[in-house]
Amino acid sequence: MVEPNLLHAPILEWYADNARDLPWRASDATPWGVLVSEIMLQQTPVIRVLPIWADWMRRWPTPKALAAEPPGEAVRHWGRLGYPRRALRLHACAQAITDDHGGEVPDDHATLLALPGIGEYTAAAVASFAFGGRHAVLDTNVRRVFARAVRAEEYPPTSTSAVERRLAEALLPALGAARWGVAVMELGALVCTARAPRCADCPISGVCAWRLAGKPPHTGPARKGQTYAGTDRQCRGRLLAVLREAHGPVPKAALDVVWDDAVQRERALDGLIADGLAEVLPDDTYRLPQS
DNA sequence: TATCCGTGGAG
DNA sequence: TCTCCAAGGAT
Repeated sequence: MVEPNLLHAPILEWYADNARDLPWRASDATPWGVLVSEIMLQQTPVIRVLPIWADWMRRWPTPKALAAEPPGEAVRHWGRLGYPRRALRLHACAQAITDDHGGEVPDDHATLLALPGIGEYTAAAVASFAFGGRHAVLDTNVRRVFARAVRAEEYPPTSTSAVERRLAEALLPALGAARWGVAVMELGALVCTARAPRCADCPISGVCAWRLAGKPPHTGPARKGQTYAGTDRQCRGRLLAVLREAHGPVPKAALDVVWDDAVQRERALDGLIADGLAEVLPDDTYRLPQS
């Protein structure tokens, strides 16, 4: 295995010179701001999160402020970030923080993990980045960097394995784990990218196992591509966009016009309602959830 | 564990 | 154009 010290110094120095100036990394960022950013960044590029996050934090600077609003307002201001269930869960998360934690974002990993919308990665990220805790932060970037640098694989496994977790924990420095975590993430996001890694700019190219092995391409089953056109997801997106942009309840006809296939449309609408992303009123009009 | 859950930019 | 995939989570 690679000596941790061969990785630590070069990556930390690289980060010092190349870190992006992101608002949730600013010295005045609150734990709530960090938490909001982490939820928004799930499966979503930084560039698209930036404006939504700024608006969100201006509107709801604290968990309590968000918890005081109907969940539909969270969904509305989520805009076109994607995966709007995250907005619902972030709202539920704000309510739980308000009701069960005195309005303060918990600093403890296990407590964070129990909150809606927060899984293993996000709990580690918030505990680490907002509170300086020592946790292995295993996102897609970190997993890819370690897969390449240490295991000589182009891509990490489909799902996070115990082997990866042990490796990440073994590489955790005694001090400054939070900075280390964000530095590796940043390296994966900017240099050790999925598609066309910029090895010429990489601070650990000299010790990277994958590069030293001649950058062998990924072997094994092709990773599942996500089709989108014509799916229920696309249909749900269309329907929800109508509700988001409306100021009050909309008649069903307003939903019918955005998707031709009636069977699929009904299924998608039922799904939105079941997920709590939409409500039906007795007069058969539809709106974002008020409760 | 495999599948579902949005959206849009890059190559 | 079309494919890939981006700071995952819940079931």
